[in-house]
Order: sequence, then C-alpha cells, then structure tokens
Amino acid sequence: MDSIQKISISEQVYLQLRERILKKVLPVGTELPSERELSETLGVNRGAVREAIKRLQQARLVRVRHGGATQVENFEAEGGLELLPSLMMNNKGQLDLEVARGIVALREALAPVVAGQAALNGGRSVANFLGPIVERMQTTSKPESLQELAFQFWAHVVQGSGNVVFKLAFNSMNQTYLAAWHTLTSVMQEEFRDVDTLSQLAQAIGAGEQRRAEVLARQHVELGSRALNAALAKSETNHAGNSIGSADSERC
Amino acid sequence: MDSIQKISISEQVYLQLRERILKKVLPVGTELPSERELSETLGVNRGAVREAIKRLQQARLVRVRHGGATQVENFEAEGGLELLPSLMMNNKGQLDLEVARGIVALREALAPVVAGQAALNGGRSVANFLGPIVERMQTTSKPESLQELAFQFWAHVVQGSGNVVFKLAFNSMNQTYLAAWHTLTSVMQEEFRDVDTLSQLAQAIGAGEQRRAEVLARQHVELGSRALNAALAKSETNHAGNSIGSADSERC
DNA sequence: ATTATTTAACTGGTATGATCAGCTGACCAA
DNA sequence: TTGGTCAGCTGATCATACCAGTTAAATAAT
Repeated sequence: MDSIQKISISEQVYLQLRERILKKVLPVGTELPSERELSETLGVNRGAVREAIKRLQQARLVRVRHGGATQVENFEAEGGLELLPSLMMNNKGQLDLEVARGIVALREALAPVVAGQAALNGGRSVANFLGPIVERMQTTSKPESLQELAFQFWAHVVQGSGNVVFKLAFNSMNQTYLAAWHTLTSVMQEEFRDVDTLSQLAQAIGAGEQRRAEVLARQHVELGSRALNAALAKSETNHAGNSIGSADSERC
Repeated sequence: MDSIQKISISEQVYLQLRERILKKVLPVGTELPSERELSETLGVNRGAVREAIKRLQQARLVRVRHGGATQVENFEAEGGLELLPSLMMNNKGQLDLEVARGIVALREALAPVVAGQAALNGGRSVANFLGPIVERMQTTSKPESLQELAFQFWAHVVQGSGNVVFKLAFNSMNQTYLAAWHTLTSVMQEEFRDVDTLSQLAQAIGAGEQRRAEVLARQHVELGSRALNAALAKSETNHAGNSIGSADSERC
C-alpha cells in the first residue's frame, strides 16, 4: 500500500539510530560508536552517517563534541515537541497510550484558548471560512469526511488566532495526529458528529465572543477526550499492554 | 564574557540560511542555489553545505527532492514549536513582540493544567521537591535567584505531571525562555516575588487538590502575563518598532 | 504543426580517501 | 607527585569522483 518512495541511506541510518534511542536500546549517556566504525558496520559511507547524526543532533537526541565521543542525550529533558510523532507510534505502528493521553490533555488545554483568541483577533474573517466547513459537515455522515472537515475547521481557527506560537504548537501536534489519523477516525466519532457545537463556536468566533468561544471549544473537545480516554482505558485492561490499534501513516 | 566556543562551518552555513529563511529574505517557495553553487559561493566544502541543509530539512524549513531543486517551505504551516527560539530573538538579539505575546498566552494556558496534573499524578513526591525550593525563595530577594528557583519549581511541576507531552512542550518553551532569560529577569519580577501563591500551590499539589492547584497556578502566572504584556505594550508605543530590549543567550 | 521521445545538463545522493583539529590517556622527565 | 609530551583516538573539513533522479531542450514520429 505504501507509495514507492525510496528512503535514502542517510535517512535509514537516521531512523535506525533514532529508533534505538527512543526505545532506550541506547540509554541516555551511551556513547555512540565512532563515525568511522558506524559507517563500516552499517556498510555505508561516512558522509551518510554524519548526515544522520546531524539530524539526531538537530532533534537533540545526541550531543556531539569535536574530539570526543557522541553520546545519547536525555530527550525527555532536552527534546522538544517535534519528537512527539516518533514517540507516539512505535515501530509496529501501534499507538503509545501514555503519549496519546498526553496529547489529549494538551489538546484540551489549548483548544479553548485558541478559540478564544480566534474570536478576539480573527472575528468575522475567520468565521467566513468556518461557515462553509460547518455547512458541509452538516450534510455529511461519513466519519472520514467529518474528520477531514473538523481538521480543516481547527486549522482555520488556529490560523485565525493570529498567534504564531499556537500555529507552531498546532503543527507539532498535527504531525502526530496525522500519524494516528486512521486509528482515530472511529474512536473520535463522537466529537466529529458534534457539529452543533462547532456551528455555535463558529458563530461565537464570528461575533467576537471570546468567553463563549472558550466554553464551546472546551465542551466540544471534551467529547473526544472522553471517548479517547475510554478507548485507551479499555485497551489497557484488555491487552494489559501499552499500545493500541494499528495505523498506517499515509493519508490524502 | 562569552565562552570561547567555536562555531563549526556547517553550523555557520546552517545559521546563515536559517536566518535568511526566517527573516523571509528567502521567501516561501524560493529555490535554494544548488549545493555545488552554495559551496562555491560560501567557499566551503559541499559536505558542509549538505549537513547544513540536512538540519534545515529536519527543522522543516526546506524541502529537498532528489534531482530537483531544494526549496523553502512555509514554516508557519509546517514548522513545529522547535522553531520558537529562532523566531523569538532576531539577529540583533532583540525580542519579537508578537512571538513573546504568543508564548505568554501558551504559558498561561498550560500552567494550570500542568499544575493540576501534577496534583493528580505527582502528589506528595513532587511536593517534597517543591517545598525546599519555596523555602529558599522565601529567604531570597535577589531577582536572579528568584527567577532561577521559580524555573526549577516549574521544572519539577512539569516533571511531576507525569505527562511526556507536557515535558516536551515545556522544553520547547524553555529553549526560548532561556534565550530571553536576562531580559525577563526584571520584567517578570512581580511574578517571581509572588512566592506566597507558589507556596500554596506546592501545598495543593502535595495534597492532590487538582482544582485548587489549577486556580493557584493560573493566578500566579497571570501576574507575569500582565507584567510582560504591559512591558510589551509600552515598548510598542515607545519605539513603534516590533522588538524590545536585548539579551545574551548565555546562562549558568 | 503537433505530439511523443530521446538526450544532455542540471539537481541531489553516495563513495573514497586524505587531511585538519580537538580530546584523552599513557608515558616519561623533572 | 607533578608536569609536559606525544600517540591514538574522536569529529570536522576537504577534494574528487560517480550514481541517480529531474527537467527541459533538442529531436523524431505522427
């Protein structure tokens, strides 16, 4: 099912090393083999190894020191939100429960504020985008379409908040959201079907009613939170494991 | 005062290109010169250029296609929170007002939730860390020390929330916070001096009182928000510019 | 003339192999 | 013991090939 995209060598090396670090096969503080050694063991050019390490460095997964060994950093203490996607899904494409719960909490914390800001700063011009989306949602029942439209809805709200920081945070979260897209289609149905609240929210934003927008947003996303948390709790007791479902990362 | 750290060539190339992209000297969609051309223009080896571009790629600032030209991506639509530090401070070490306001808003949205989670999941074990910090704050009046201690306080709270996502978000924000550290020492004094609320917050967390922790946290960070927003508004009218103060990025 | 195809000249990706530069520890001399 | 020297690690940079996709201009077929 996967597209026939070729993964470059340095990309492979990067993914492999990242995997080992995130899964703690290479614990914090571990010294990576030297570039020369790595390139030999992996049978690739040293340049490829260096490029992979550059990316690890950029993601704060390793610390490189000229003359000394490259060692694994404590990403939980150093890494930023950009690590979420890789933490969210393990190598089997399964969803990590703890991370998922965390994202739900973050989403719940941000949605009201973002909506409020959109009401304040975006107002009518944002609502003009939201209106048609809501209308389309009202005439659809397909979960996939609803999910897609809901996604667009929030993208516009975030855009309308006029807050760069929210945009970036939104992007970071989406990276992970997209990775789990299919898994969430059914789980979060309850939220997607709550078009009524979204409609009111769009109205509140258009009217510049900050408080009301906040309340409605909170109310809306709580539906998804509850549903997701319920699913997570269920899967936890069932499998006694720490992951759920399976999702392919493709989309569109 | 600066340490005598040497900046590697590829790092310089990276910084230079990143600067041009973030300042929109290279607008979205622009095609970068070819690696060979860049390496010649800059008088460095192609490998160095490639490593720099790998990092830009990792930060989603550019899109690289084998055989085609590398072009600048729309980071506001693609980039994650990890871009904050570079957006926050311009090349003159001045603080970008819009971004600063955004961070304040994000902080205000997250602090209560994080505190609440810490009360739920951390409880006593977190409070045991917080107690001594608060005590030290109560016997200090130096703004720098208070700032440092407050920082530690929140680091423990976030840690105690047991939410990886919050930790990562916290890390992302700190990257920027540290960059503006000195600038904020005086501006946020009012919050730093509000040790009373922090003390109560520590108590609430220790007692597992989620709601109370949320309220206290909100109350506390609002002090800083107000102060910072006031300072921002003031500097805005004064200089009619879009930036404030100056800060060196060193610390500790 | 238009369309399809080839091809040449880009682009980035990988490979060798050498050299420069910082760190570390073993070794030797004061 | 103290201090310096040096050999042998490490990463950083370089030069020069060649491989592998992309693109557009030149060419061939319609």
